[in-house]
Amino acid sequence: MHSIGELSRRTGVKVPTIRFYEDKGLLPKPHRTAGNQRRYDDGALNRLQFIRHGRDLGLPLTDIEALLSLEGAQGPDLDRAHEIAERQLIDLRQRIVQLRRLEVELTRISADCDGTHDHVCAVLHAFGNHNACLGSHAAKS
Amino acid sequence: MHSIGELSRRTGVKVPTIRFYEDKGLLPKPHRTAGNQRRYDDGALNRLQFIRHGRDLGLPLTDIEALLSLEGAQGPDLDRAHEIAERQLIDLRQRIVQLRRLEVELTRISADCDGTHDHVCAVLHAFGNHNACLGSHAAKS
DNA sequence: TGTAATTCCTCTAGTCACTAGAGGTTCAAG
DNA sequence: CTTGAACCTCTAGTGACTAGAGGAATTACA
Repeated sequence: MHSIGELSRRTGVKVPTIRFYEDKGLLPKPHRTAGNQRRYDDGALNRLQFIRHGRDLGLPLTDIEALLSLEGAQGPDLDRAHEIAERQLIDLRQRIVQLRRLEVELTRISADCDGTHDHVCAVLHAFGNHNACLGSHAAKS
Repeated sequence: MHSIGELSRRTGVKVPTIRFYEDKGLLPKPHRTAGNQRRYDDGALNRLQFIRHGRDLGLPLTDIEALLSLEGAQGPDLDRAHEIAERQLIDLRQRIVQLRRLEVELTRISADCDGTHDHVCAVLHAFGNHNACLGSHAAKS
């Protein structure tokens, strides 16, 4: 049986966050001591590790909840787990592409103004002038 | 003079978001018609474009506000603008590295389970087992 | 000029995933 | 048995919006 602090130390999830997950129903309500403190078994530890891992991978809590509900699932239900993982992967790749475009632009903006300060600063100018973008990010939902 | 809807169409910033920016002090309070509707001049349009651009680049509103306050700045004040751009660039690069690591792992997780469904699904398994991570993301603040 | 559709107004509350703080109780070590 | 760390509940705040209610103004067209 572990205290909430021990769970926190073992998983890297902060104490208030563990309570938050309990509130949200992602973690089952644990046993309590006579003095009303939470005591967790190893099952809870695993479950929390699962949540942590999913969060690290960028999954929203709703997806994690869905995956959690598939524990021990067989056959077609497993497809849902795949679907979540695949969807997440697609998202991730898009985010990377997007960020790399922005990196190019930020680099340009920053470099344009190194050295002399005589002219209007490129940073301020570039931010104001959307047309000057190299990678066009003008059309975004 | 432009209505709020026109501003929205021209910048791609949603109408409620424009009002939100006004509330936050990022956009000055515009003139109003006799019927209390907002009317913007081209200055506001430019300013909103600046904000939009900054947001697209991932800047938080506080940074954008700082940049906005540097409009027309000279000499050393410009360094602050650079500093913001550079800091943002560093952040951005870290995020990209992080995401690429996760991409590797998600790809692995997803691929491990394609085909047969006889075994315990790799997605569920992998999420539960942090130790199996290739790119270690165990230590995160 | 009338009317109908569209756009606009303010306001409150909700989203996501936490985080911070107040004010108080329980536990473990010495 | 005392002290200090860890725990408890609860409320409110964060960032950057988004949604919806309920109503007023504007615009287009007949």
